[in-house]
Amino acid sequence: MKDYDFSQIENKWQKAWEDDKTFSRELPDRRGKYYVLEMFPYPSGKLHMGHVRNYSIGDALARFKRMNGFDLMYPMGYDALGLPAENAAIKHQTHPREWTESCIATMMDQQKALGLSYDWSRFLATCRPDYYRWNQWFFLKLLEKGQAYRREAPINWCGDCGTVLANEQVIDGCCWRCDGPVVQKNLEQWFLRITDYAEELLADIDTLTGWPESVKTMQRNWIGKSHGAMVNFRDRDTGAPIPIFTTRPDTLYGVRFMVYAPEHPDVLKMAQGTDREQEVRAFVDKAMNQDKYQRAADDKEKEGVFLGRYAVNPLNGDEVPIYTANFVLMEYGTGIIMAVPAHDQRDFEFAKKYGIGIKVVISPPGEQLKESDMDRAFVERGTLVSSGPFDGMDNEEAKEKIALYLEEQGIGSRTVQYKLRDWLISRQRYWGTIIPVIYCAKCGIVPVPEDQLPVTFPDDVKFTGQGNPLLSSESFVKTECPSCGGPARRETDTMDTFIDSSWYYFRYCSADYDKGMFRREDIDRYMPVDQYIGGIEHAILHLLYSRYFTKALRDCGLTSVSEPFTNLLCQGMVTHETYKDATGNWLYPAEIVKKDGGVFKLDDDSPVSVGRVEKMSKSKNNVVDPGNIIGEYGADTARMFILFASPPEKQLEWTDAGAQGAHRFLKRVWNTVQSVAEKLQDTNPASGEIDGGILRLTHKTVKRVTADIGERMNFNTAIAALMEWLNAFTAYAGADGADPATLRYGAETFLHLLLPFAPHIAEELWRDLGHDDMLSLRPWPAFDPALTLDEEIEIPVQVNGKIRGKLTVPRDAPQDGVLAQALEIDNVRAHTDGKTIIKKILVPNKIVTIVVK
RNA sequence: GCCGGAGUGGCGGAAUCGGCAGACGCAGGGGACUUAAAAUCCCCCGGGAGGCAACUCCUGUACGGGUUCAAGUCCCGUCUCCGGCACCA
Repeated sequence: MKDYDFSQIENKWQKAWEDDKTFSRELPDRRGKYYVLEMFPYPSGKLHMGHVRNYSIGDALARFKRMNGFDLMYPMGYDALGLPAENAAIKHQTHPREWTESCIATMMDQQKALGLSYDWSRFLATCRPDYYRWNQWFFLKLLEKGQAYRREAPINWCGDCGTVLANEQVIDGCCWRCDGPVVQKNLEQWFLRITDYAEELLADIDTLTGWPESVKTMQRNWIGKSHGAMVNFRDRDTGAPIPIFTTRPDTLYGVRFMVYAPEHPDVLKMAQGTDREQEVRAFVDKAMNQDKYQRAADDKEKEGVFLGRYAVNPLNGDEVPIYTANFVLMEYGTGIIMAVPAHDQRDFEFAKKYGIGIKVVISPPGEQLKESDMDRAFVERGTLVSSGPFDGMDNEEAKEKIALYLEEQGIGSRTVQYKLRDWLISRQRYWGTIIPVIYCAKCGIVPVPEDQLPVTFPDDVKFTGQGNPLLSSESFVKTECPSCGGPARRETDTMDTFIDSSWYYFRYCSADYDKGMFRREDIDRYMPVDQYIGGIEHAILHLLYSRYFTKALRDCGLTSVSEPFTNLLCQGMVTHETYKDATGNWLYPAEIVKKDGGVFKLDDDSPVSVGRVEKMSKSKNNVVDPGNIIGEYGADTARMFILFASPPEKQLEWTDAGAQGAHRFLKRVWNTVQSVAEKLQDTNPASGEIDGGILRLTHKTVKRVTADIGERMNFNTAIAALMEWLNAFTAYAGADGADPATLRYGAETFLHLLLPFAPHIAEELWRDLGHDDMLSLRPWPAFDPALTLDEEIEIPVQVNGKIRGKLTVPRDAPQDGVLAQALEIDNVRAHTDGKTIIKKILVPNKIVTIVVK
């Protein structure tokens, strides 16, 4: 018998699929489309286990759908613009393009070594002009529609690097790269008006029935809709309007002070000329220089200063002092709040600290709350007091009533606020899509004419790590105004790379098209994505931006799709035990050995301490390299283990023993099918009736595997079913008198079911059974429901809820007979004799229950 | 604090609609083959009690209650863990 030479087999079939164009061919007789998509990777040059898990899940589903006759879309590409390439350029003095392209090449090789059935003819890389050209084109469309705009906004600025930083790139108020101070700065930046879509993005979450609850909740929280009222307070002395947003109009009679965000442009103006001016200026300066993250820290003490001015409450004429304080955010609402210390914990703390009075306007029903007794704000439901005409009203009702009254009086209006901000897309970086506009002293902001797209990367730039490299290219920056022909300057900001990933799944549908972003008919054919698979870390960013882009594309008349991803699967992390040697150094799994119930270092046998199971990460060295695993066990084993060990959305702990278990299974498959192939050589063609036991087991297995992949995406139970089948079949095949027709039927059906998980070995064994077509393109086996049911059924018999015996009866046997038989069982008798039977229950083909007293 | 998810053998997990808890695999134990080892194959494997034994009984799905002939599954309450958000007025 041949050995299971996985390495030779896997190379052979990967090449065969490529030569045959097995997965990029148009297939006949399809029954509808299915689009499987994995989140495209950033080409770092090295595949990790998280990728392998992602692709193993997607490929198993894709192969299943292909065999089930679907017009399958299953593409792969690269999210190839971004900072790492630029940092590599600075470090190694290479061009980001070279670094990225070489990473793409190695990454693709590693993906091909996994035997994934992508249609590589749809390949895309976002760093290539044929892709980012359409980013630019669409940006201009958005600009035309007012969806893209430029405004001044506060951002994180690192003076040493001369660039903006994302919030997550600011660590303890310092730049993550140069450790220099980061300051808040107002800069002109490009934004996309995603807030225009806040309501639709929120409402449509309800239509995403195929998404995990957790992701939908995170998106809802992020959009952060709240109902409330705008109320117009006034400055007592100048009469200037002081608009505020509140969700608690029911507490309006309890307002004791007002607070402005320190960044609010009116703060300094208001303090001007009062005796507070110096104090206010000092406070604002301090607040402005503080890192936003620090200022919002949990344990941060509330601090503020009185502006020396007063506001008038439009509802009851109360005059209250105006403060500025660190806990009020400029970005939310109007940047000004009304403060009700009796009924808001933050306001309560602030009032206590600065000796401001408290006024109760809501009391628990039937009680009178006293200010002097309060040690915290009262925020529960209650009844209004000291609120003029609204006294005695339930506070929930008063929210609506008071808001209506404000509208009647023209001093406020009911309104809705969102936490969602417009999307800041400007980046002072090189390796991103260049924003296609030109600045002309005479004409202002002028879009680059469509026929001049794409605006490509200039190559005469220096990567110094200081500032935006694009600024160093004079040939790029200096240009002519497309409108008046005069001297002009190109935009040097590039787009956030999340733009690239917000529409790539549309592009796959028309990857070769050069007249537009995509062809309408291709989108109509394949969109939306039926199953999207990726990590939970994109729950907000990528998935929200993509939903926004999809709606924006629709509103530009380019598609009729409203939601991009029908079903979303968020795979769990890949984890591994951690190891430390005696001196506390992290060890790689490859550096240790487990023996005699202990764990030791491979090179010197010194003891190793085993730490927690944690997400695979370079910092703890607990990483297993997919390349090594494929070398040692093969891609089929790696895929098999990953899918078997855990359901896809749960955490997966990589264990070497588990991988060996998966490998053992494949070897058993190999040995069993090879022995069948040998037997069939002598006795072919097989004829005659198929063994009833194997026939029923096989139909049952087809049914289970079909549902486990197609309906539940529980690959682990599908594989368990295959293992059970193999255990039974191996026993049958090894016994005397195994029938050739049964052997052929069983082995051939099984290989179809195995293929989505372990495609190489399945193809090879299919060949060895004497076939010369591609198993990958064969139809999925059907099952006969009648044959998935056993003829005889074992039924447990309970007395008072405890099992006292079992009964083997034909399926659908008459109920009376079954009950009579059940009562005859010795052990059942032992528990019923001398007692009164008060109830007999028979669930057909399931269980018999007798209740006695 | 708020929101979401989860707690089942030594371990990963299964039980899909309220109907035999622990499928399948890993680890462990025993046996076969072998000069020996590896590989492979077979058997056992939640806890406790009784029996020579086939077997029988009790107990068990985080904890406390409840509904039901029957609960891992449904309801009420509690605890723990994981993830997200968090001064959003």
